[in-house]
Amino acid sequence: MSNSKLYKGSLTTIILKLLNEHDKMYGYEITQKVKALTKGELKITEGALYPALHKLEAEGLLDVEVAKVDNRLRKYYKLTETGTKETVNKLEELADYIKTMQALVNPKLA
Amino acid sequence: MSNSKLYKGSLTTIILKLLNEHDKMYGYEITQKVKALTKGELKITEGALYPALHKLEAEGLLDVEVAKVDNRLRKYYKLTETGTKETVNKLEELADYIKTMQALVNPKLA
DNA sequence: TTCTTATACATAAGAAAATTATGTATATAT
DNA sequence: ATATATACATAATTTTCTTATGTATAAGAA
Repeated sequence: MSNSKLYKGSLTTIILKLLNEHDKMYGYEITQKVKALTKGELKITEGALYPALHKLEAEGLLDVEVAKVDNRLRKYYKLTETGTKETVNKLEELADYIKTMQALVNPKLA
Repeated sequence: MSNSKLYKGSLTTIILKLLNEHDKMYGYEITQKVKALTKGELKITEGALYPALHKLEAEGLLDVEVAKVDNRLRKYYKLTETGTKETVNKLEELADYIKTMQALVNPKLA
């Protein structure tokens, strides 16, 4: 996410959520999807994305499946069972964080 | 913020916003205020807070005033003019970020 | 046909911003 | 006396990015 605005710690949540909706995705696809969904506001950099995917895989939250399309490599990632559970947690954490920040930043509405 | 849930990058926004509301505050007071406002959800650690305050001061966003109360030192911080302007920016960024995350995580409502 | 852009992966160096672990010192409550 | 609260601070480490590279294929433009 080169474009500013990305608070550190949210990339993992974004990846998990997208995989929760799309069954399987490959890295480049994720970068394009995020760009499209945020109308270009958020650009995930490869330097952030690929290490994040590898880490999630190492932690057992994602499974990988390699495919060759048009003579080019693709690595499709999908959630494991553990990954699906963790997605729920991460989304709850994000919702809590947003609530908390609103309580701090806009206390009258809290 | 030891308690999880704090997304890196938001501490500065929290500090600026509190100082925008309370005119002047000292470090320990900020930690207690955040704890109270978030009902214990968010705990700002000293190791994060004090360096952040020093940085904001070095950048010219905060002014310091030392006081002695009950024979104990306090450093009161307040926003400079630049700091007040930057507070507006940071709050906008936060609002944008929340919108962006909701577009990603809850695309049907976006 | 050459050059750029898009697709698709990856890693290394460096920066930013925390956490965790200490350290000093005074005041208050048990 | 001892623990907890108040009040500051910094150092070492970790996490998570950005920026800069690197490899390789495909497609489109000049």
